Amino acid sequence: MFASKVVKIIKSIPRGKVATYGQVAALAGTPRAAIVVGQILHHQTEVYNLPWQRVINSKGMISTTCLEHPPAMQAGLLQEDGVTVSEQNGQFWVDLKKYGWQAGM
DNA sequence: AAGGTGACTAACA
DNA sequence: ATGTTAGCCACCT
Repeated sequence: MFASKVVKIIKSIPRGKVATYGQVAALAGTPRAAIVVGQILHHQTEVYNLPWQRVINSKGMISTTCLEHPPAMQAGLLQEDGVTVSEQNGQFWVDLKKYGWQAGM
């Protein structure tokens, strides 16, 4: 099941690293289902206790629109993980070139 | 049960 | 360069 793969992949993200939705979706077998990754995170993060904060969009910016999972909380969790999160125009930004997670490396 | 939305990405105009 | 459309799968109405 796609969701199960996504969950496993998310749990495979090492601390101090971040991955993009498209990257996780690609590893799950469906590169175009990036949005589905977000959906799964949104619903399953509380069930599987997933590090949802380590998953961001291609621009390395936090795109959470959920009031229950505010960007500020995600940024805090990322910094707790050792990831430097910058704040730009009210939006949090992470350097993917620096903290981008390379699976299988 | 079927249709629409959504924490996305990328290509086309 | 920016704006819109299309594709994906799970959850909600």
